[in-house]
Amino acid sequence: MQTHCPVHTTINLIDSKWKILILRDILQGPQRFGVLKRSITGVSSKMLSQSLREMEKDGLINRTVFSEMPPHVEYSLSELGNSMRPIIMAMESWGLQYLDKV
Amino acid sequence: MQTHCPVHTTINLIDSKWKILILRDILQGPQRFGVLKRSITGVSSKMLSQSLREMEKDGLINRTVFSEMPPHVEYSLSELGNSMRPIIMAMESWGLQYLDKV
DNA sequence: GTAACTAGTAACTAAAAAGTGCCTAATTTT
DNA sequence: AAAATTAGGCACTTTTTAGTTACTAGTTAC
Repeated sequence: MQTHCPVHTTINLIDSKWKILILRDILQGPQRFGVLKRSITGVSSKMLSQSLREMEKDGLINRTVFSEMPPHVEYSLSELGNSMRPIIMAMESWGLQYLDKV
Repeated sequence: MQTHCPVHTTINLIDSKWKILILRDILQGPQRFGVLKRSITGVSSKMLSQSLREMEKDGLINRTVFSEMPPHVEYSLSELGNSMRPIIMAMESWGLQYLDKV
């Protein structure tokens, strides 16, 4: 493996369980913080916001704030994030087959 | 997300950087411990053997011992492990495109 | 006679990741 | 007037993960 290994490059951006699950959810369309939190079993506010911030920094997602009270924030996929769709789909179809066998 | 989410199922089996890099290497053919260690920059013996043992337990790889001195052990993909090829390939091609842009 | 080779293991320590509880803001609902 | 609502931030503690060093075995090469 070298610094330029493409597989390594990819997993550096989605190296946590949470990020992949976030991606999976936002692939369905823009999602709000609270919705993500309820959807992703076991994630804490802290971990969710930390992951979201990193993914935003990495350019995978966009964060849109609606200046209202109570706050309203939406997370959507960037073009880059959307280009990861095949990875998540590959995981999904693998998982489906696997669950079928077990 | 539920217990049965296929994406979640999948990442539970390859939830670490090391495992994915191990998979990437063994997809090329059976590999010895020492070869993997030298190929995967930064991995320690401990982490490598730990990851390998887990992947073996999960049925992703096979471990073949040649009773010789010095020891000779080969790790190869099981059918299940091989079926993950599309996931790694998806990561690889994503990474290639990404590296191209950056 | 000792060093090198391979594929690890065990014990201990350090570092990173994650959990917990408490706090905020402006408006609506009870 | 108090409570709920939303999207987190902050400080502190626990848990998990990973690094470090030393050790093993049987044979060959020096």
